[in-house]
Amino acid sequence: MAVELPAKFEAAHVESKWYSYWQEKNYFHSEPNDKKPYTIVIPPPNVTGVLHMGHMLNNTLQDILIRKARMQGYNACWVPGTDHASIATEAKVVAKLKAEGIDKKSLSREAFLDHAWAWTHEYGGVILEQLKRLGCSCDWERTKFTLDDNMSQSVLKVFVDLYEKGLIYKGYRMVNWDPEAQTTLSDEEVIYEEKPGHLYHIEYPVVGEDTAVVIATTRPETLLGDTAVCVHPEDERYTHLHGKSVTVPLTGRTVPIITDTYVEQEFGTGCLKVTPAHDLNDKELGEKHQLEFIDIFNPDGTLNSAGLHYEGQDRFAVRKAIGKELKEKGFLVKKEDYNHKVGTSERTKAVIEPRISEQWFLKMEQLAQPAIEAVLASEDVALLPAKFKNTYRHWMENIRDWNISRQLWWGQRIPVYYYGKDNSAFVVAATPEEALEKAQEKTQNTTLTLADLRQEEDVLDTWFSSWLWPISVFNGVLAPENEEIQYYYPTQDLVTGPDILFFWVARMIISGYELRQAPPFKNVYLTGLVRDKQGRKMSKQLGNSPDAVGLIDTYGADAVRVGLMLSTAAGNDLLFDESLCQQGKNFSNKIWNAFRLVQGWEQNASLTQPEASAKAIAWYTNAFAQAVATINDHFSKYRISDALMSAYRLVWDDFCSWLLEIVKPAYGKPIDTTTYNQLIALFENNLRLLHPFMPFLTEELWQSITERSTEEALIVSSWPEEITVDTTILEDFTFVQEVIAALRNFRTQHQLGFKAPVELYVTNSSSPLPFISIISHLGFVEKIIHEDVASDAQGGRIRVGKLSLFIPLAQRVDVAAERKKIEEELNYTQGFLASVEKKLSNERFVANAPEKVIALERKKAEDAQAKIKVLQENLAALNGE
RNA sequence: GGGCGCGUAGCUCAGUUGGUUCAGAGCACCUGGUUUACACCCAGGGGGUCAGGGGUUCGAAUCCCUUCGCGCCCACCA
Repeated sequence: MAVELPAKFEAAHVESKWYSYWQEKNYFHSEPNDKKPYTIVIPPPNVTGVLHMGHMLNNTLQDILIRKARMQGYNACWVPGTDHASIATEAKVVAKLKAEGIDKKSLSREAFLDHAWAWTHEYGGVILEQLKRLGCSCDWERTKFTLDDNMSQSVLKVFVDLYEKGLIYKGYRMVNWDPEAQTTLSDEEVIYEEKPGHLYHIEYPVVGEDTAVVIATTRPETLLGDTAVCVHPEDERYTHLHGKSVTVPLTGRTVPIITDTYVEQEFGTGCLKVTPAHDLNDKELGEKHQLEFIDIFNPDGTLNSAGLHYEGQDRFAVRKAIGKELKEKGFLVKKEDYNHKVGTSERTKAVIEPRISEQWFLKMEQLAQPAIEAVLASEDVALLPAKFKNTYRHWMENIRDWNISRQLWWGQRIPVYYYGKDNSAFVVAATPEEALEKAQEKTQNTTLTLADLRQEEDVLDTWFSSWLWPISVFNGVLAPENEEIQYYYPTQDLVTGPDILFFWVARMIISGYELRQAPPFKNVYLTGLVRDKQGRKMSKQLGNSPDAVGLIDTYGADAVRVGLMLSTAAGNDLLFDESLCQQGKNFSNKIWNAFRLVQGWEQNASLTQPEASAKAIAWYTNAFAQAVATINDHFSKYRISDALMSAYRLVWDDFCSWLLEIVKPAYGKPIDTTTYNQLIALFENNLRLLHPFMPFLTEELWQSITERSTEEALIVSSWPEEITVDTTILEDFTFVQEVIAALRNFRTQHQLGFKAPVELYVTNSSSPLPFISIISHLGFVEKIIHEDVASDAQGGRIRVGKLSLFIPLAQRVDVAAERKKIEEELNYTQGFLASVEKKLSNERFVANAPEKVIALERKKAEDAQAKIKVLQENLAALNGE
């Protein structure tokens, strides 16, 4: 064998080699069969996005889960895909066109969509290629895009079905209107900034009286849209005005004085102007009190005909002018400086104008019930960590109807078809042809043609396609009985960020119960955010986000995966530092070199196996079994970081530092074949355990050990079985480790040299030590003698547990220093014993504590007494008694 | 303003229902070591009033109250 391996692990070459191999051999692909399925659907990244740290984190987690499941014999299926991300993508396309001098408004819908598709084809899927670099074992034959025909048809069908169930309606809603881009923005795209402004106090004359009420506002121009004035019902200052009316200054309009507890008596004057068309709270008041809605703005932010003589002027110019006019006409009581938060557009920076607009909604309250039940009561869906259940409950119990329409072009166009003069008559159908049929039926007019139908201009919210993702990727909407959906659904685990718990996760649970009467997944692993070393969110603006692919280039995919996994508990933010990747790389190198060491040994079949080697292998077999149990337990709790750390310590400490050091033959000498083969088998087990975390390195080494057939590749080998652990052997070995450590310390102290042979006297026990051969071999102990030594013998004493050991030395030890050390230890142990005895003599302790605990305390006392005895003997010997 | 969570070694975090010698791990740090797999390494070592205070208990990092500091989500006040 002895193929010369490079001294360092060459990640780049190995990664591309094995990734292609895995793909060629089709290991990632899944078809329904008679094995149990284990399914994950990827949270689809934006189709034009590029890989960032957050993606690397959650996709590494998914790959670890899916690879482990595959090795455990499940039919593992990880469905990849991308999301059309209507707002983000459309914004990018608009920006690109603008850079080319093309205004979106000058394009037809079809022409714009051509540009958008061209953009998507150019940049789309880059991120999927980047996931391959990370080692993600997705079933690429199943790659989906939320705008694929099939996916879109699923979306339209669901829309039609929900409409027919009476769950979708057209309503009015206050939207964030960007007057510059002339589009609505989602709440996430609005940035609130504290800005200086003014608080205007304005008099509204009371009709039929010689008095006036004073209201306070930061936006005086909106008084043109006022349709009421509101006071608190219990505000005694205004009781006499209940039921009366006021005149809105400048407009001459008479509006009622209404009462509502919404008004804060302490704020401003305690009297509120109500502009239902331009303020969210006022809108709710307006609906509650059935007020008139007067929209005073044009889409570009200028005033419309409701703006009287200000028609056509910009809102901010009007604000100034109206302030002046109010002052001149005596309505302005005062104007004070006032800082308030103003919403601005993330993209255009324009000040957002709240505006009433016609939108499509999905009724949520009833739909949400099974999803609340699933997470909070039955736990059919587990959130990890569980603390998110509270957040989930809070949101779900206060759920609002979902605004599913967007004033965009990039997305599924809403399948509503209007006919007739205005938009009051419409039908809902998945295709124009079906719409026509429905319209003809509805109107009893068979002369209607496709040309008489006008499809709704708006598209659906992107989440309205993502919420079907776990179902639609298996075509479960269009063909609910198909084999795939029945086999793969519900999926197992979902790995995503808590920021989209409501947008996406909750809605998938809702759609799962609505469409399939079953949850879409059993567990939701919520990752944290990836932050930089200083705890700041990684962002483009700060430039503190490392280049994800660059990291893979520098450290290797396995190292980056390990780095990310080393300190990431579910739900905890990850403070990322490149040194974590360095640690991952060091670990890769350690494993690599351990293998180089073993495979470099020459074998000799005629040699008998040294006892130390046989014992050490027996010990490691048990240590490994225990680690497997621990790691499985961590996995069952989704403590991936802990699982990796257990494997890390097993391989680095137990395998490399202990086992290999024990079995290592003298330099240049061969190793017996028995030990060699056993070692290789153990090493293979290590590789199995590490594979989900470090797929490339482990496959490379696995295949270097011997030639493997297609079925024998590590990726499809088996996860180690749990076997019963012999705890005695583990305890005995721990004792050995303590003896060796004590010996090493002794050598350092007395400058004996690391390997100088010594004799070891066990002075207070005649029972044989466990693992003598290992102590001798690794401790360079020539012989172990069970007998006491003369008090004036030259040498030093050490203590391990209850044992007192003596090592002869050529020269006398430093008696004073030795005595001091022993006395200190004696002092501490006596104090400790006293505290334990105090506890044991406490009647209430003995009466109340469980037997197990009392027994342990007794053992503590015994051990301490034994130790004190040893110390006293050592001290006596030192004093020459 | 409403809700949730956090504070343990220099850093990042474990610490299951209160009970082993329970105060831990990894990294970082310090000391010593390299012709012998790996300096991307080996052998040792130091380091914490478990945020502060009070309480319950035989016993508290763990349960309760309180103060301080931090984070997140929701609603944002004319």
